[in-house]
Amino acid sequence: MPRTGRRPGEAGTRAAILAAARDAFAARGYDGVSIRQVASVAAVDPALVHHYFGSKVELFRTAVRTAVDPEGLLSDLFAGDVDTLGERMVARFLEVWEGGAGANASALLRTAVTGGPTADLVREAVLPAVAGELLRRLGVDRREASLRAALIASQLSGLATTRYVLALPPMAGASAEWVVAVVGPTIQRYVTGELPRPLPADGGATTP
Amino acid sequence: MPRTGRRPGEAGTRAAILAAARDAFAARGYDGVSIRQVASVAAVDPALVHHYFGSKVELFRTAVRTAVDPEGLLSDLFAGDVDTLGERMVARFLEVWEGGAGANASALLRTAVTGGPTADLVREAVLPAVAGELLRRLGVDRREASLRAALIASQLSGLATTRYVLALPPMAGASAEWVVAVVGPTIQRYVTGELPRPLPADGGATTP
DNA sequence: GTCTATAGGGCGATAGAC
DNA sequence: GTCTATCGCCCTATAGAC
Repeated sequence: MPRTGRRPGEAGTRAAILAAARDAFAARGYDGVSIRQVASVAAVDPALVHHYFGSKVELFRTAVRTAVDPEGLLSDLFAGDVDTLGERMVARFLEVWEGGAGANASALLRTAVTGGPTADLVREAVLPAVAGELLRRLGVDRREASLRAALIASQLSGLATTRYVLALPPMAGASAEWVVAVVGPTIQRYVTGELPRPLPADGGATTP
Repeated sequence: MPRTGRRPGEAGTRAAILAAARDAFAARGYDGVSIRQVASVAAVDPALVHHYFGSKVELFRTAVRTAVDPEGLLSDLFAGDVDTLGERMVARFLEVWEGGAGANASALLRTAVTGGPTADLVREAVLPAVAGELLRRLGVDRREASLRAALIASQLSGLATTRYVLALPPMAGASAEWVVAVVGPTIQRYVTGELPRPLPADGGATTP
């Protein structure tokens, strides 16, 4: 006998809001999305969004924080052979973007680029994580590790931008295998290849 | 004898609006900027912005369209030796971003990534231009040319994102020479290196 | 050429009834 | 737990006075 009264508890609604928010942020970035839009997609009253999440930034953070676990991904990757790290890294990167976490990652990139509330999240969380692993595995000093991490970030962020965000036909249409085969060596070079000397000074000042 | 009346003609104001708009769009992207803000920075009435430029998108287009001449830059670059194209391309890319056009380019990238009114401008204008030159100079077919152009775009867009937009310390702090030396070979590989076979099927129209 | 005034709308957030 | 009502703000764009 089906109950006919009010929708029971917060079971469905909170999750529905979160899912709608994740998709919306992924598609249009932080600024391009309003709480009212999210509520409308989730078929929910706008006030409920505030009720569950307090504010728009908090909703964004909660929506993005799901399902991306950089720590686990990285330690997994770095456990393997360093000489094949380039291809494995690209392969894993594509898996993440094409799997369930792609929407979150997309939202993060869009928002970071426009200087929204996650610009530093990349600068201060994901990049040092990569640099830290490089530091441990390669036995290089801190400066070199963070340079290599930044180079890796430059190619991978550009890959994500062209393949997923802008969806340029040739990059978006290529198979994962092909992308791994062509971009993998680039990453490998940034991981273990020779770097031009002298290395730039650490942090601080901008371009001479 | 100095005139004392009203500010004469549109001489200063229009240019002031344009400069303010360019800086603002570069710093915060299309959505992050309001006409009122631009007018305020330019010390001008908001209505004047509409008077001169009609609408916000038109202001954006006009502000960005200044000073970037892809055609000239490219034919210049491709006139040289193909085997040194990688490094020369990166060097030129950095010059453009660090010169007067950097603000425009930054605005374009920020806005393209958020799906604003220039997402296709990249897809349909700058990429085909590069692909076209590659086509002419390398004697490869249309599909291969557009693939190589997309690979180049992936590394260069990522470079711009990390160095100028996010300003990750290691990338932002490195000298132009160092960046050219380390990223140049990557681009060179995308220009003349072997590509994994079979090439992906043609994703769509990317050549002139 | 310049500015005031305003139309017309969307926004984030809150208070409080059911 | 859900929704109505609303406050107060900022926005683009236009009409029209000076």
